Amino acid sequence: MPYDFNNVEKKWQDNWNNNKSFEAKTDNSKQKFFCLEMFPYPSGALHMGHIRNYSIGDVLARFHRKNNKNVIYTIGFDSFGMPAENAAIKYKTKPHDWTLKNIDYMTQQLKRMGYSYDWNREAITCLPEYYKWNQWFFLQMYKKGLVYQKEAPVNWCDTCGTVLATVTKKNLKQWFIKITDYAQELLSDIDKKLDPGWPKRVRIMQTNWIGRSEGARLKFNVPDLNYDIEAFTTRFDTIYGVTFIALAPEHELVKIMRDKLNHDDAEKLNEFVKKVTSQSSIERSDAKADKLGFKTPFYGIHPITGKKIPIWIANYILIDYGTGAIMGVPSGDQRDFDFCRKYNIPVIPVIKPEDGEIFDGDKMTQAYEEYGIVCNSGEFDGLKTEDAIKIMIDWGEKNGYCKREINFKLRDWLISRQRYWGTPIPFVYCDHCGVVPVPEDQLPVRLPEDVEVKEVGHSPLLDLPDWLNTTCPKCGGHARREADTMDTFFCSSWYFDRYCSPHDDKAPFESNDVNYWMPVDQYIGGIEHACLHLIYARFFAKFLNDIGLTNFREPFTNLLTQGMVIKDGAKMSKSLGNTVDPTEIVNKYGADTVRLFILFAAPPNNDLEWSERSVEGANRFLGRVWRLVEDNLENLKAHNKIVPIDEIQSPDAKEFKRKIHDTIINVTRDIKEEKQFNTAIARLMELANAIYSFNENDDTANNLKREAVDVLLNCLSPFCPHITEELWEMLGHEKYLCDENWPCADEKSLVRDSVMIVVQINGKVRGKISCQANLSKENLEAEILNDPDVKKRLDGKNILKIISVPDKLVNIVVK
RNA sequence: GCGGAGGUGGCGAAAUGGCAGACGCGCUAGACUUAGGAUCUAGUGUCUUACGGCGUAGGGGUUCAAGUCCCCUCUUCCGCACCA
Repeated sequence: MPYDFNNVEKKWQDNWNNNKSFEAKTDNSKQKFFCLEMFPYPSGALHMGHIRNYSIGDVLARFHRKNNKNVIYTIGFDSFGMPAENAAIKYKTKPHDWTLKNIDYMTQQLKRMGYSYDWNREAITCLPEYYKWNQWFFLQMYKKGLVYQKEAPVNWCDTCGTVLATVTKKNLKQWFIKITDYAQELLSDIDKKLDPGWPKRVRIMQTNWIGRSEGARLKFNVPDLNYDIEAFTTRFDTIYGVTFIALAPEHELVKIMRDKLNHDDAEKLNEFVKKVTSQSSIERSDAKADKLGFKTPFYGIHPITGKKIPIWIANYILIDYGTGAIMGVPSGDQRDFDFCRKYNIPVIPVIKPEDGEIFDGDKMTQAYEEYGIVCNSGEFDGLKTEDAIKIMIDWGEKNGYCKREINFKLRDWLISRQRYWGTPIPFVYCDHCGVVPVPEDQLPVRLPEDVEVKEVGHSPLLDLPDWLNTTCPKCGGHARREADTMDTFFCSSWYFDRYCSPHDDKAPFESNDVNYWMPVDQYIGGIEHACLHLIYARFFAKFLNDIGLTNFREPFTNLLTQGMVIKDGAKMSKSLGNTVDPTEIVNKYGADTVRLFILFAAPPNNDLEWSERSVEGANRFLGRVWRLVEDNLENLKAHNKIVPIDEIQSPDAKEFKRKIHDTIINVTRDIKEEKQFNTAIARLMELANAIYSFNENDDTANNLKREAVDVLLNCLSPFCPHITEELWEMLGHEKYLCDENWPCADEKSLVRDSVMIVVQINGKVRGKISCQANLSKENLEAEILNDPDVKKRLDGKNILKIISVPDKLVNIVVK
């Protein structure tokens, strides 16, 4: 009978389910393994990227279960977010209904793949049981002083009055979390705790994202305005080279200056600021873009020389880095240099190359940004840059000119979304008391589900007076709910903790459970989350530890970032129209085939080129495995004795036995250490080939074949769990294969008594000679030199040197 | 520009400094077949009739031995990119 994957796969999915094969239970006496995949957004259907991600995870979960680990492995849905609102408009439905329908469908798809999830632990973030705890965490952060409100720009569409990725910017009061309080630890732990469990690439991306730089903060007094401009610099050693001060157009001093100007000048300034701030962030942050400046009539006093330094406003100064103002040193900074040449601002060289002359400020064609020797800087002349930075800041601090400071690129976490489909932020605005947190016993602040999302306009929450109007928890007077909802990264920052105690209704989770299961032993997902999600989740872990809920500060010990699924040279995506629907392929070939293909075609880190031809190849292999058992079933069933290696006479049979155990070693290493599933599968194909071509037929041989088939099925089962269970059962095993221990290699069977020695002459392969194994170097050399072929080749030549690697190779150097 | 990862047959890919191309796809030939897009067998880097030579982006180096280590160049992909 050919392999009927439809019935077989369904049968085993039911069996596992009825048997509760994959249920995880907290048990402190067992070693745990937390296998986690980035949970999907319920966009409608699974795509191949999901299939790849989850097939990798399932192999690891099943493998570790077989190796006596207490495995927790489950899934959920990251189910808040904008697409649900867009879909609600498009399909005239409600985000809630659309989302739950998609979750239903995708759940069916996941089950059809045979992933060994503990479905009891599923977490769905858009349900109040889950998002209640988002609100609770937010309040805990508020209590710790980590939550604040601040005006911040959003992209505002004037015509439709909604937040969109176009048109103008508008300032709104928004909620932030002070993730920057954790910047240093987030950075330090990258080296301390994530190396080597995380890919170097991700560690570097996070390091850059956090962007630490050391320097000093200094002040320029502006006498006319009675104001101190603060600036941050990493090159305090170039302080004598300052020829201008530049402010970001958004700097608060700009408004102060404008108010001091006459009408015409104020207009000009306004015009400039308007022009520059209306540039898109892409335009403004392009290093090649034109630098635009506006010279104000004001000046600041150089803290050391006392000189008057003109103040400019410039588009290349960013308000949200450092202080939003810089000391301009054109001789040492290319950006400042470009700016000065454009606006004829003088250039004073303050660093010269170690073996060069002092530059001529008027003739320099570019800034000198390298380290060198300090010049034109009074008493500091002659210092090397590396020393000067330290010495000059020390001196500056002592004399009150500057203060050491460390700056990060990492920004605080903007939580507010002017959107409906998200976790309501648990605050109210009271007419008397101001901004008031919702008391914890009143959580969750429920998101109304029965709402219509309209194409134009603001969040539908603003149209629900019953929801919006409430009473102040403090004074009982009238209050209005915060209508902003939370960034969905909030949901995804702790869902894995929830997996550990999914049904807790008294707390987000039980510390006992979380402390047992966490941290995650293996996290698997796409590289696109390298910075945001993975940094937010790390921050959350540190915060939860700070408030005493957990005993760990990093959530993910090991991270695997799988490559994209490619078709026709481009990432599979709806917009490119090059997607392949997993359901179609599963219907055609079965889940085991799809899993096998996707794991075999490339190592997990590489991009994977979709090829239906190769899918057929995977399917063909499973057919071979099926027939291997079915065509020999009676014979295999009748021979289930393990024959020890020393009872085997025939060399071929010995070699076959060795192959079986060699396979166990290699497959185990490939899965466990290398996570190279493609090579693990290749080994299993080799074993299958070896079984087919082993054509001895006595009792020993038949017992060996049975041993080989058992190993093959067991080792293949994490990849292709259904077909292997079925064949396992056909062979008469009573226990489910998923509960069976991973096979253990027999050391004695691995030993060879003869080995092929590669013979090289002057480094070129000139032959292979079979020798007894474990010969000493001397004996090996003697053996090889005695070989007639070798003798012939060496005839008349002078042997200069012999290199021998026991059991492997002999290289004879001759002249 | 800075940083990172790559470049191996027709293709996806293998190779603790020790036989380059395991395994698979494709292709060629054959077998079995009414049939073959099933299955099985054999072959498949390249030049050469052969012996053998040449081959891991290119060039140099270290070594008895280099895809692997070192230096330079080219190239592809990814991340960051006015971060003071």
